[in-house]
Amino acid sequence: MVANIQEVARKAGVSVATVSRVINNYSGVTERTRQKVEKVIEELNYEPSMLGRNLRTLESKLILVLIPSISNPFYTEIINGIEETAINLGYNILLCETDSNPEHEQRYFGLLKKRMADGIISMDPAVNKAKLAELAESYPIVQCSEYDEDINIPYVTINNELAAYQAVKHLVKLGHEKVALISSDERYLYARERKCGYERALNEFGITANEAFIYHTESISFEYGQHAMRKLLDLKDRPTAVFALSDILAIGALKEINSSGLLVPKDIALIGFDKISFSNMTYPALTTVAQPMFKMGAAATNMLINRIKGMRVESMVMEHELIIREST
Amino acid sequence: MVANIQEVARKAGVSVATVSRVINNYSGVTERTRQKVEKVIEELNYEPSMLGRNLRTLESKLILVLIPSISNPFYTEIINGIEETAINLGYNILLCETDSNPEHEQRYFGLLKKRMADGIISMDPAVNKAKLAELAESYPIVQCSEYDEDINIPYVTINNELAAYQAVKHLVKLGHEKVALISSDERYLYARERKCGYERALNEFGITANEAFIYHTESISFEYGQHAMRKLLDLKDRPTAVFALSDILAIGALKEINSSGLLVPKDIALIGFDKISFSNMTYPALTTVAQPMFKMGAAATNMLINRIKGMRVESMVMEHELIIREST
DNA sequence: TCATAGTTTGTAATCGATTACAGATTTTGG
DNA sequence: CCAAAATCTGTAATCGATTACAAACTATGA
Repeated sequence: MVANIQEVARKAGVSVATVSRVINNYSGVTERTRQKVEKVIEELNYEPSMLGRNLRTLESKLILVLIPSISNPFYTEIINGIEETAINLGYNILLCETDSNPEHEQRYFGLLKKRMADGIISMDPAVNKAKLAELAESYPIVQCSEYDEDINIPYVTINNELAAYQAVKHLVKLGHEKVALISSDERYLYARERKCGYERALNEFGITANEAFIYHTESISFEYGQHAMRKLLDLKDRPTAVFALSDILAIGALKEINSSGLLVPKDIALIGFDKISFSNMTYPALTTVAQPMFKMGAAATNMLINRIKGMRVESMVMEHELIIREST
Repeated sequence: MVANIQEVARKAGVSVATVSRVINNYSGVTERTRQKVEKVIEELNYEPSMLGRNLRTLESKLILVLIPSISNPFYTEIINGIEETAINLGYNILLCETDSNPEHEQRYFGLLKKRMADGIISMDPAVNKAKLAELAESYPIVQCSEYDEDINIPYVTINNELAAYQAVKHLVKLGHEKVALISSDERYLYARERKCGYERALNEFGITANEAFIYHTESISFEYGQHAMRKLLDLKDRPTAVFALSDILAIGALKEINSSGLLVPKDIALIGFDKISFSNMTYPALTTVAQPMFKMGAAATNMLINRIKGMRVESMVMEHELIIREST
């Protein structure tokens, strides 16, 4: 049914080696031969099989992208950057949702060992760092967004502490002294770093951080943002501004504020983090910290593919930006 | 570095055939031999290479998922369903964003011809139907959500006409007579079908559809929803209810309504379509038509894999549900 | 014209698995 | 105890490409 390289060679009256040379645009093939071969390729509708090529070259031209959940828009923006870059470099991406489940993670690590993929871009904060480090000794891996400096795997990230500092400073400069923090699990580095920035901004202006204003959610989903805000609103002395660790948490908080009849930013100012596309769709639109998600994805991909080719690569910290909109 | 089947065979003192039998859990291997082989596999940390296996079996165990954009949450929910099912059946998914760009599409079709993937789940409404039909003669393909009955490719979808009919009927029963429709490009089947349902509901209650109340957007993004709503609000005789063809358009409309100081549902009632997760996060939460996205993805995947295995499959129409929330 | 250098092409091994078939071994039953 | 049947294992071809090396061919210059 589908032609292979042998048939092309036979029909063109040349050897498979020559056909291969034509396919791969190698030099050292006369124009006459090249055209003869190309004509047959056209006639037979021949497309070289990746299966054969991949076995021979021992690569799969696939990269694994490990994310906790595809439903989180933060990751989808990064994936856009990854995909574009990967395609330009001749790779495709294999989508891997871990659900932060070690078994799923293990399964995807297996794909790498089974040569189904050439490398991993890890974006799962809940990844098993020890296993990842071990794997990184034999396979190309880079970390994107969430990372661990202790394990020797290159990463691309932003300066979370500084970004949080600037966000909270923005609130304080607007006159807010009672600034709450909706944080997530401090097991994650970004949560710890952003909290540091939050505290630094308050300290700098002589405001003592109020423990009651710091709320740790179990999960980073919308409902937990709502719930956290409910608790903060229930305080006798409630905050006048809220810095949420992610836009989704902020959107949950916003809904809760609206539901209780209060207005943003009049009664309570609100800042999110990430600049996911939905942060612009709420009413009022969220002030947020923009992460260069597309660029981060692109950079991580370039790094990974360079590693696959055997080069050394350097970790990088990218620029963020405070986007002031309607919620502050 | 990494062991292959030959090494395992040599070290275990058996032939590669036997090792292969053990790997694949074939019967007809004595317990003694099996254990001997498994011990060596363990020792060498051997993992069978998919590259070798795939070439031999002429399959890639990969399926292409064609979507216009990964940023659209409607697709991400479907992808969840696809991924879970695919994994359970031993497949992985290759993410393909077409951006509704024929060149990108063509590139992904190429992956199929080059045996990089075993089949396609097409979800892009803008796909080139003729090319898809041609491809479907030689390769397994199923359509999910958006489909074309004229081309002979199995699909999974919902009854769009009925769903729209029920949504609009719900508005009319609440007393609305001036119901607007924010539709998208009628080149897409779902847009035509949903418009039919809209008209049928109005007709049934003796309401003549007002042409001025039907707005066609160029794109289905948030901004176009805003823009459409602006136009509707600018009408001298403005609608009291709006049925938007998708949640994203509805969320755009909602923001525009809120921005102009009107209240939902008091001044204007609003219904979306899809039940994406964000439809619940707005204030007020959107009434919408739930598509069983996870199930649709799962069904499409089962169908595709059955086709890959050479079976015949039947198209299916799944159940939808009107979810009444705060916006009506 | 012919040796030599430079091009172009072909031969055959190779990547790592699966599998038809044959051969070896064990079991069964008379 | 031995032939036949059943079970287990091995040999070697195969999937479809790439590529080192050898061979054939062409061009060059004396």
